Amino acid sequence: MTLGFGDYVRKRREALRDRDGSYSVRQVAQRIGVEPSFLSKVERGEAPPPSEAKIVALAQELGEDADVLLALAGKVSSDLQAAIRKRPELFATLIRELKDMPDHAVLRLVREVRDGKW
Amino acid sequence: MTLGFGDYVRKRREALRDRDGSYSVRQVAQRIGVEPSFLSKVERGEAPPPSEAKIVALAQELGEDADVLLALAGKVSSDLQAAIRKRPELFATLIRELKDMPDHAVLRLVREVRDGKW
DNA sequence: GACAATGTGTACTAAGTAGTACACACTACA
DNA sequence: TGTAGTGTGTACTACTTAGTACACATTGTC
Repeated sequence: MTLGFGDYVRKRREALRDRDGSYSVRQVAQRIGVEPSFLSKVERGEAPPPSEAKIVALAQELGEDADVLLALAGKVSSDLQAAIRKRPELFATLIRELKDMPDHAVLRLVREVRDGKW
Repeated sequence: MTLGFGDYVRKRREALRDRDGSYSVRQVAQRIGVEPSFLSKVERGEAPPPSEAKIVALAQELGEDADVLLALAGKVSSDLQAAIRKRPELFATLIRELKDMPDHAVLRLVREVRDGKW
């Protein structure tokens, strides 16, 4: 099974700390704006993942993709949600259509949209 | 400005009630599984919109699109969120790419995906 | 051996979510 | 004129979210 949010963060933070002592629980906590004890609990799964804003700051801090970290926390970025809410029928249909398709198919679509060749 | 969730529901329910007396606050509330006073407050914006499950039931009851009603309530269906969380990078990229494109462009894409001609 | 920094345990809290329970006043109608 | 149904006001509650504040024992270092 895949790592939970806490395990993932801890692993990543410890890897960085091995090269750079400033990645202690305390210092990272301070940089993202929470109490050290709270970050500690989050990493050990004793507290649920923090708010979206803190997760985004944490992703930045750890050099990770914010959407991936949010996903591990069971969340979806609020800007994506806002985009869906603006055109619910369109996006709901599209996402349900794509959700069972293989990665490569979705990826090809993303690229085609980006290259504007459709 | 657009109608809020409550106003929208009230308008729709009252339109139905004009043809069919069984669309009273009390009876609709009972069918979707909440107290009448709660539905009344929701319709008047005195209480925040109910949970996703109740909104879906309400959409069914009113013959409305559940995703649209959820959007008016500031929510996104949990099955869509789950699909995004499974492949966060892919879907985040796609949605951000599409969010500023005109409806007709997104619609064409939806149709192309459905028709499998890509 | 003092001092700093580390990770963690305990206790607490303010705000939001998602409602229930019941009483009240009004209208329709038989 | 009673009684059935309507919408709404008031009071309350259990659960979750998103943390803070502070004390504690351990480890490193000068």
